[in-house]
Amino acid sequence: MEPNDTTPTPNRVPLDKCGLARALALIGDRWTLLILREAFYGVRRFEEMRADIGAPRTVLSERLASLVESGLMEREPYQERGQRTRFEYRLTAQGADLLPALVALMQWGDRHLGDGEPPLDLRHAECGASVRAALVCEHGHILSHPRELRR
Amino acid sequence: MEPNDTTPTPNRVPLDKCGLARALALIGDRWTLLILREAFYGVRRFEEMRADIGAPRTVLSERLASLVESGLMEREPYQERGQRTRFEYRLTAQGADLLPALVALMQWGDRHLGDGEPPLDLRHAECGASVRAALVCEHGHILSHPRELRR
DNA sequence: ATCCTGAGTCCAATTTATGGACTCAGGATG
DNA sequence: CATCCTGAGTCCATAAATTGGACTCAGGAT
Repeated sequence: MEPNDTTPTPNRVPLDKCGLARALALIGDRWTLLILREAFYGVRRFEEMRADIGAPRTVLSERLASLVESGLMEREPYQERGQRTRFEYRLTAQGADLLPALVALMQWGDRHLGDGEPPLDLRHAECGASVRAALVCEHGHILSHPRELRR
Repeated sequence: MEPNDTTPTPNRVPLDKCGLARALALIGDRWTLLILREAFYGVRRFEEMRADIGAPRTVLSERLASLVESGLMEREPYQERGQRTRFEYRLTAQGADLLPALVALMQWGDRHLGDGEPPLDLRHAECGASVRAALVCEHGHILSHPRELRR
């Protein structure tokens, strides 16, 4: 958005109907998206997540439970040889559907807060081209500026 | 992600290099993205934001200051007739660049936590087609599943 | 019987959030 | 001039969340 354009009065969505507000109620804290990052990396174990992101156990435990409760992750038993049954956490389809949001935030951070090359260069498995989160319309146009958005 | 696919060991980005972690340090709390939502709506005034999102004044004040400090928003003087000079807040280009992330979260919330129609149907100003946040590769393919992502 | 390990819980100290009362500046009003 | 009004805050006490460290617990291995 240009610093000086006069934005018309918009039709704002009240918070109790707003998808963003609802999403933030579930994942809008300092740890949950990092936990989901781990899940997208394929990390499923409590201790491994904890080692990666450094969240206090209490917080990790509480967040995983609430992610399970709200249907973004599933808690599944697993057993390694010589070990008793334990539990691991996996994304559900609903959780996996957050990937574009997560990538969008990550790439924003890489662009604006990074030093040098982005540490993760995502690519399309089928054609090898690099991938970014973007706004696209049904006709396949990519919007490169908020101004191109209506309503 | 399928519940049962075996994900290979991924190359994880350490938190201190991770764009997501850095982004969350700035905007990863329960209010900041709502404040940015207001900014995208075109709302610039403290009291108007407060009325919309219901944040305590203390929090709104502190968050706006930190958004300004980190370069996502600018604090600009303005004057209405018959009123003294006051200040308003606007997105910088850096802040505006968060739009895809914000839309991605909002649409996820609308899809998975909404009741009925999404309250906000964004459209491409030029062609009128509806717009969504997605992962796209340089060749213009839209990724519809995390599996299509490599690295 | 004891050790080990992943996955937690418990707890006290600190930090952050909340909402209501209060402040402050300066133009308008009388 | 004295007072009112308004947007944009600050102050404060209470409540909630976060932190890191110590502790627990289950069950297979030794």
